[in-house]
Amino acid sequence: MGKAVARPVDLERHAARRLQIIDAGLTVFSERGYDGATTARICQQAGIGSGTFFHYFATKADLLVAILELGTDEVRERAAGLADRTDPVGVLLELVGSTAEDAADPRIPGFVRAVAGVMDEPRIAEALAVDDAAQRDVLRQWVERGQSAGEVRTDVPAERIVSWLLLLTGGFLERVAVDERFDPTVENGLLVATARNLLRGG
Amino acid sequence: MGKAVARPVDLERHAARRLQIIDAGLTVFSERGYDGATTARICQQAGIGSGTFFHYFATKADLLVAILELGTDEVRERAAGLADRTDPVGVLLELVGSTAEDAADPRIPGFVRAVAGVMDEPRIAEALAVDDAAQRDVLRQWVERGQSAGEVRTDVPAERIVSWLLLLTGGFLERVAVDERFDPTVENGLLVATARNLLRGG
DNA sequence: GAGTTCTTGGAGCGGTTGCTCGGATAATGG
DNA sequence: CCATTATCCGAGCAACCGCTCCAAGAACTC
Repeated sequence: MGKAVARPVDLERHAARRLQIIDAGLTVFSERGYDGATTARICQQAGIGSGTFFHYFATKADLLVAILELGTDEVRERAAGLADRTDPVGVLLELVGSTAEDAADPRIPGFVRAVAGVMDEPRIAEALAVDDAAQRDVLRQWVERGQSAGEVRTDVPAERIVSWLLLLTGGFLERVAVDERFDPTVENGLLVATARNLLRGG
Repeated sequence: MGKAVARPVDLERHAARRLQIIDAGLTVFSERGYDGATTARICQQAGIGSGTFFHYFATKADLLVAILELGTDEVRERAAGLADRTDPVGVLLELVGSTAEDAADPRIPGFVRAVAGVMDEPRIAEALAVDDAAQRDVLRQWVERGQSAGEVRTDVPAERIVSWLLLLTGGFLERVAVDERFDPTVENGLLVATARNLLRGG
């Protein structure tokens, strides 16, 4: 039945090439937008031929989905690392502040801006929705703990507070992408302060 | 020299058709994104042939620029209507609040999201920059007056406060576009309250 | 009505793009 | 060393899209 496998798949090699292409995709998407990022240019950036590209990703949309999923994984890992903390507000401010750190890599804000307007594939919309849900899950958990501990306002339901935290981080990333003089490392302080005011209320 | 004009241009008719196409463009751009909005579909939405489209706009990019310029005009008109007010903070909060009202038309947040990632034409980038500058001009003027009157914090320069007001409105529009449960009319209050906290400082 | 210009539609062209395909090469097992 | 399969490339294909072009009709002046 099973034929002899003359050359098995080297999983490490495979994953490395994948990451190489993902990195190139992140770069080109962020500076040209989704449609502006032609597969030819992505291949050029990655230093590969188009045949190789489609050997690793069946579709250009698949590459984008893979990038988004990588980001979602990162969110979950970050959440796991904070699991045993006992200061809800501190955790929330740390999570919010980490957005500002992400924005230090200029590709990140550019990428989210470029990807925001992609409506082509429903699979992309779903990946975006999953990422949003992952962030919401993490934040809601800590907001609710904060409310139980009396550290976070209770006149606004947790879900809405979560939306507002995402509003702040989303607006922050947009500003970094659009306005060159908006320095994320400088504005980090105001971001955390605004979030603290939001959580406290009044 | 001048030949007899057998049929003069009906400016009213021309402007009306223009607006009709602009309206269709706004709709299709907002639901499909810039590249996803094919000229064929815009024509279909407007109920015209492609020949007619390019009779009014030399280029698809020109249509987008026209829409953006219309928005910029609106910003300036709104600013002119508030010129003789004497309460800077009240004016600023009203300007911020008007964003929430704009978001009531679901095409507006969809449009800004769709257009955010367009890097093709430098003319589009310029139109976006002009719009941003127009908003900044209006806001900065009132922020500075508020600072002089002691109603607005002075520990952060006016330019940065303006950036943060735009961060709030930008994030607000993004949330409306992304999250169906984020109701702009409900969240209007928190938007104004957050802006007030930001202006007051502490 | 004649003459002229404005207006409109849609077939189709040129260029671009995502993706396919077949062959060449490299790597591994026997 | 041979067989086999993964890996890689890039020429080229099919589809699509922005835009052109031209002909037909409408609207206006004289």
